Amino acid sequence: MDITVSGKNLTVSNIGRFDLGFTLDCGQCFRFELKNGIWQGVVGDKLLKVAEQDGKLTFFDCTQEEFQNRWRKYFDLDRDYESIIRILSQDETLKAASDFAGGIHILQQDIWEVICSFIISQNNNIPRIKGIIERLCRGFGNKLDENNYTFPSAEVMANMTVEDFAPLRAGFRVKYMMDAAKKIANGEIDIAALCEMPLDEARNELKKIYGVGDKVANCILLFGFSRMDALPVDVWIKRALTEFYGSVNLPQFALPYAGIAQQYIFHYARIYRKELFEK
DNA sequence: AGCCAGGACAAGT
DNA sequence: ACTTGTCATGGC
Repeated sequence: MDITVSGKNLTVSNIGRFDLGFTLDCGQCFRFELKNGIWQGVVGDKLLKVAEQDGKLTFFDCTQEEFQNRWRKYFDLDRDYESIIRILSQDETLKAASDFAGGIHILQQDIWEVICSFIISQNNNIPRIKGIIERLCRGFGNKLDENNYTFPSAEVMANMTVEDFAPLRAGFRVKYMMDAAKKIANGEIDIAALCEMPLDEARNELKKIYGVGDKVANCILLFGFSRMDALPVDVWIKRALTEFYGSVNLPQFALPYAGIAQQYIFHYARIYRKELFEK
């Protein structure tokens, strides 16, 4: 990884297999948008502006220190995806999927934001998920500038009333968010402790939140806790796996990286096997 | 104009 | 253990 600073911007090259657009637009995060070739979104308490060109990443308005402390981790740039792809490419399906979507990295997002976002995601579509999250942040997050607000903390959300939630238009998910905020804020579910638990145990803890089932729990584990062996199974993946493997199971060799394999297959199938998703 | 969305839950077999 | 209706709301 090579880093060069020019003016207020910072450029990173030699980062191995990485695709910024795929990574930010693959359904694992909901707060980025592409404007004039620049991806822009709030991460933590910062507005991030980043672009990719010729295999290099340019971070706008970014110091060396900020890149090292935040974005290097956020984009998971220190994980050896080449090796993972090598392991996954042991069969035809996963090789094709990896060839196409192997540039996707699993972001290291804020865990509370992931919990709340994937609760909102259930039985919902991406544009509306983004709208609800946008209204949540604008209404209850901290203002960075006219158009950008932080994601409200679990503590803040634990003090919100049903009337506070009403303008978000989140429907039946409100009671789920309220329970999640309460259990995280009061420590009933201890995020630090979950990091140390075996996968099944951590999943069962997360499912104590009203409205969190297997699929959402696995999304939280994969996208929030960087548990690459967590496998979120939705209707699309179910169809794709059944088509490719005859059942809703990945081959043995892929299990340690089931979550990554799932992301690759999802995007591969969505583009190249569209007929699987048409009824 | 409906249909259905990267689900979860509860109540029925 | 599987199947089904229900839940709010609004993109498309």
